[in-house]
Amino acid sequence: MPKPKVYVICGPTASGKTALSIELAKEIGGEIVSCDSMQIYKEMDIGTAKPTIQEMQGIKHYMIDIVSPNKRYSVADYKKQAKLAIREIINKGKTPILVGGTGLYVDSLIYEIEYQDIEFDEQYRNELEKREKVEGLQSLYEEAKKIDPQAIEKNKTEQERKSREKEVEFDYKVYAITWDREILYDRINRRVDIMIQQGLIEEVEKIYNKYQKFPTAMQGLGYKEVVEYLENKTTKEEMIEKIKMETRRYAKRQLTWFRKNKQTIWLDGQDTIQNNIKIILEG
RNA sequence: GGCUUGAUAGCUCAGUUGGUAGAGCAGGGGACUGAAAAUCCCCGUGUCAGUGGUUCGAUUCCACUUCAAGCCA
Repeated sequence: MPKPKVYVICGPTASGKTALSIELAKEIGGEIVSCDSMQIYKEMDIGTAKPTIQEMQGIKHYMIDIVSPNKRYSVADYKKQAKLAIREIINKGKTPILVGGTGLYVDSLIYEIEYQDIEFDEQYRNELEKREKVEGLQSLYEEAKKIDPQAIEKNKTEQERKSREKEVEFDYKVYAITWDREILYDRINRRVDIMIQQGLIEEVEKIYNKYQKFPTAMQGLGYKEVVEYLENKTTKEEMIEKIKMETRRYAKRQLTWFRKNKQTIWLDGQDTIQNNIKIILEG
């Protein structure tokens, strides 16, 4: 029996993934699984460019608004949960469309990377980090060796090889959207201006006042910069320029990531959505 | 109109006692396995404003021109 097909649409921020994926979903009767480390968070809507209800046009989206901004969330959590979503869609007889710009999250699925089922112990981790500063890494290494000599002998390469041993469950068809760099950067700049108009500052202010801790959420582009502004560390103009610049750099890093994946088929963002859908369905 | 100072990388500026130049930022490339929108690594040739002059050799010295900033009329 052939493996169920899963379409993957990735690409840098502001490349038009949302619009393309929703049109594709409408065309083939698909449902969307988000692959974005920040859209995971509730209440972070404007800054993450989360699709609105209207934009979704009735297409069901998974892996959006999963946890509160004060919660910790990782690739391992993502992979586990996203996979359940994909299976659910297939069981309904629909086609899953994986959409997003977080390369690490995409890879966790398309390479079927296995993460061991372990609990995150924040206290223990903090304690070890403190000891590392005082005693140095070598001392901790020696101690780990005593606790489990076999585990410590396994090197990283071997662990990574082992984590990829499992057969990939689905037939992933990977597409990535790209643009002329200049046009992409222009789209990013304009989108940041729109986010500010839509109330990004107010959004961040609200979250900032509501929670005390942000293990990962406040790493989000736009969020940490607005926090600096709210703490009077920069002017509004400086903050906006910084968000634009950091977002451009992020887009560059995303392109680097997607380029190394040999199975990726590139789509031209300047082409029409209909044309790109045609390319996807013919491929 | 006169005087002064400046004109060097996309931007801000160093510098060359005369042998064609280098920092920061921007930008580019890469890495990435439990915080990933994070984190980390690598990459600097440009009519040294233009035209002449002096010189073996000028981006550097001199003259003029253009432009900019400031001051005096």
